[in-house]
Amino acid sequence: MPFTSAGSPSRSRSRTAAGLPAVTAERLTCAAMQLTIAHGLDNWTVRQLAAAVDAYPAVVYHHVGDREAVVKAVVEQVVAKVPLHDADLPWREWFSRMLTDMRGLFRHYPGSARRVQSFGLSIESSVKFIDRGVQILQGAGFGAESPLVYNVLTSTACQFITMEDDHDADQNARVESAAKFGRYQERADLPGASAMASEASENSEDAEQVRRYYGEMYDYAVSRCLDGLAARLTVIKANSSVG
Amino acid sequence: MPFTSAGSPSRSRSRTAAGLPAVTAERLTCAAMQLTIAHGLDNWTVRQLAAAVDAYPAVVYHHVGDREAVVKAVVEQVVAKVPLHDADLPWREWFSRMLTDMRGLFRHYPGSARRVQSFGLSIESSVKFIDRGVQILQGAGFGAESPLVYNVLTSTACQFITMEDDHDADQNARVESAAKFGRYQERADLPGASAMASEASENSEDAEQVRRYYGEMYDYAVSRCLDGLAARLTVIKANSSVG
DNA sequence: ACCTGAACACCGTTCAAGT
DNA sequence: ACCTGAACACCGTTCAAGT
Repeated sequence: MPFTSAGSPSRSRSRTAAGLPAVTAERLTCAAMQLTIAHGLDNWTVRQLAAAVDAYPAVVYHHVGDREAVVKAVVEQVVAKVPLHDADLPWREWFSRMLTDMRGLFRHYPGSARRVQSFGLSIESSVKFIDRGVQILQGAGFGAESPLVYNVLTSTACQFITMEDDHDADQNARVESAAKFGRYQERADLPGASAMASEASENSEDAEQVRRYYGEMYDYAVSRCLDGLAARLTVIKANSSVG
Repeated sequence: MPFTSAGSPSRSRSRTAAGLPAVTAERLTCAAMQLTIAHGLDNWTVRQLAAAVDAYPAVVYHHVGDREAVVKAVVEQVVAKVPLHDADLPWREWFSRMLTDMRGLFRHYPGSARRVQSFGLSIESSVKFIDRGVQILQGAGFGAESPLVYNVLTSTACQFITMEDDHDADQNARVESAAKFGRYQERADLPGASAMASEASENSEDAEQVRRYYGEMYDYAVSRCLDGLAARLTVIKANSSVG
């Protein structure tokens, strides 16, 4: 039962009588975003969300819909926070900036990167990014491959962000796993596994180190993806000048 | 209560008296793999698994452990099925083959790609791939970057497979989403979004088309990643010959 | 229209008791 | 050691009833 946390322990059955603000979709979405920052998009319950606005679970369904609808509303708001950069930046620079911004934001709302990827086109706030991004790629010479290139870039980014989210979701499992794999460091008969184990153990010493390693990995992956696309672009241009 | 599906509706309290084979960890893991093929790793319950071997839920805990332990056992088996290619293949060819094999296999056990990525080093069956893969990258000249390169390649592959898994998890949502976004096709004021919408609508006509599109996207993403790494390799080699 | 309060049909997990 | 049968503490969701 709600209303117990308030200073005046009202026993009234109505919110207004208890001096509580009316529940709205906006207030619920906002509370859901706070819960997401604290626990991640997959780790709060409808009951927690209701309690956060001093209401019963059923009011969530009345104002927003089922859990999935709330999640979608949160993702919509998170994507809307990403800055839209200048259309006349070079394609590489434009995407490099967007993907860096995405990491900063999505990491603040754990689980959102995964949803952005799986909801895909149905997120209204992402239309402006799709539109400008695809236009920039077309302008750069990617032609008919532009939508595909856009998808590959954003998907790659979202995956590595999701990896980080998953990481700190069960940190206990990680520590144990790193310790277990750590024994491969001394296996001279498995030099490849040994090299991997050393890298893993070096980069799991403390939380700060782990964070830095994931950041490096993100930048490396995004850079290689951009390099590969740049190489592809020269092939496309060579073909079109021939044909 | 189990034992009701058998031909002889035994009311005995013991499995042996009912003529049922003893429950073992192997039988449970095997049943879990079948359930995973049918419903995906996240869409079966411990109770379903128990029922599949005509047992009570508690016996799962007795023989394997909690749900997560069963999932880990399944992933271990799935990874073990991936063929390990020849160590003297060129690095690009070796990874290209492995990642193609991974897609074929992991897609057959929906949800496994996501776990492979998040379990990371703690999967014993993947040690042999890590060892050989890292050695091949070292041999190719990637030096100290080899473990990172291995991670970037396998992570990229697992992500795109996870994307496909997520896709057919809620196909209804996809069809609706594609239809909704389809309206952007006629938006001449948003040429980039329009191009993306056309691509999406073309490739969501039927299940076969969708499957093919995801396959193309996978190959494209993996190829660009490999291209980007090849470009990086020439930079590393140039630096080392200078230093 | 908005909220209450309880219920429904699940879940993963635990545990004393049986054999 | 292995299995039974029931229970515990949750979940998301629904719904008649109140105001």
